[in-house]
Amino acid sequence: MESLECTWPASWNLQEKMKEELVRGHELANQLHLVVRNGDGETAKGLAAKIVCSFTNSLSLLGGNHDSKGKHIQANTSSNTVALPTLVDSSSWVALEAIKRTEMLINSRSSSKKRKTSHSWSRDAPDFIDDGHTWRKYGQKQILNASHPRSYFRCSHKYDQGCKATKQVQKVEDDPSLFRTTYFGNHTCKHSILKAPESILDNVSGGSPREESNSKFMITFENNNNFPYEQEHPFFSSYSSTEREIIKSNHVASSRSSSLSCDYLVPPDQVMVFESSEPIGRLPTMMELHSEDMITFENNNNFPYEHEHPFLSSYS
DNA sequence: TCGATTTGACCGAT
DNA sequence: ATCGGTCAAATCGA
Repeated sequence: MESLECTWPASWNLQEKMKEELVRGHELANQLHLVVRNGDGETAKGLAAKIVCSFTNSLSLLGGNHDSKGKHIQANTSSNTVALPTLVDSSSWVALEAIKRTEMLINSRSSSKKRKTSHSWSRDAPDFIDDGHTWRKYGQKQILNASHPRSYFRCSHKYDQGCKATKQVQKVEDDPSLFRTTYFGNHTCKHSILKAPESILDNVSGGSPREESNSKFMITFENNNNFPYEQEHPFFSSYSSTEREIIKSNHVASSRSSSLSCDYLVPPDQVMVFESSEPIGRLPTMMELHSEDMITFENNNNFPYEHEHPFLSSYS
């Protein structure tokens, strides 16, 4: 059993530690991407463990569970599996999900029962956020073994601009107070890319208690993989006008970076998981989330991303 | 009147 | 054959 340790200099503050962790995770994810493409499963597993460690540490820092003296969280590896980090807290299940999905990535050539073929990402949230795009609901279905129906949305600019972004929203089985939004595809519609969600302005001008007490910091992921990214991330998709009416100003999301870098505006108390087999340049350009939100980015060549979100008129 | 939502039908993937 | 995703007609509401 190999033990991976992630440590920071004792003099580092929270921001520095988190930035280091996220940058390291970015680097490792890029390495993993290349390794997986070359079919080196064992190396990929080791990298996956390090990535999990890095992101788990980040989550710990975000969740305020970090050790202020710069202690570490361990991630263990075994010969055949990517072991769980030893961190046991509210975000540990997030790490679990990360591991499962990383393993899916490693075994990406194994059969996937799911039909979804495009990359996706998901998010759980207790209420709605304005992601800067407009959506049109086009269907709702009762899903087998699910207590709550799933709603289907497409970008409002599907026909006028050929935007293929879609999302699905469903109440979380274990916690019906949460909505899981899964985004599929990237937005190619033009105006929505630069559209600043109203809630940003609300938040900036209003100054919620959260923001007053916690200074935000930004992390920039430069794309160093020479992959061109022509499309924005699906995170910045928006709700329909109907949805906007119930959007709470607790959430902020906006986009402002170039196509080759991503900026993240991250309040210290939020919980996020980033997973991607592709370069981090595909991640959302900048975002700020509610502390109860969880975002999971999954890319995949053959498996889905899920993402969660709130709002269905039928759920109100 | 027109755009958005609802909902049953249809169709493709598994 | 079943399930999940999309279509499209009917309906709603501003």
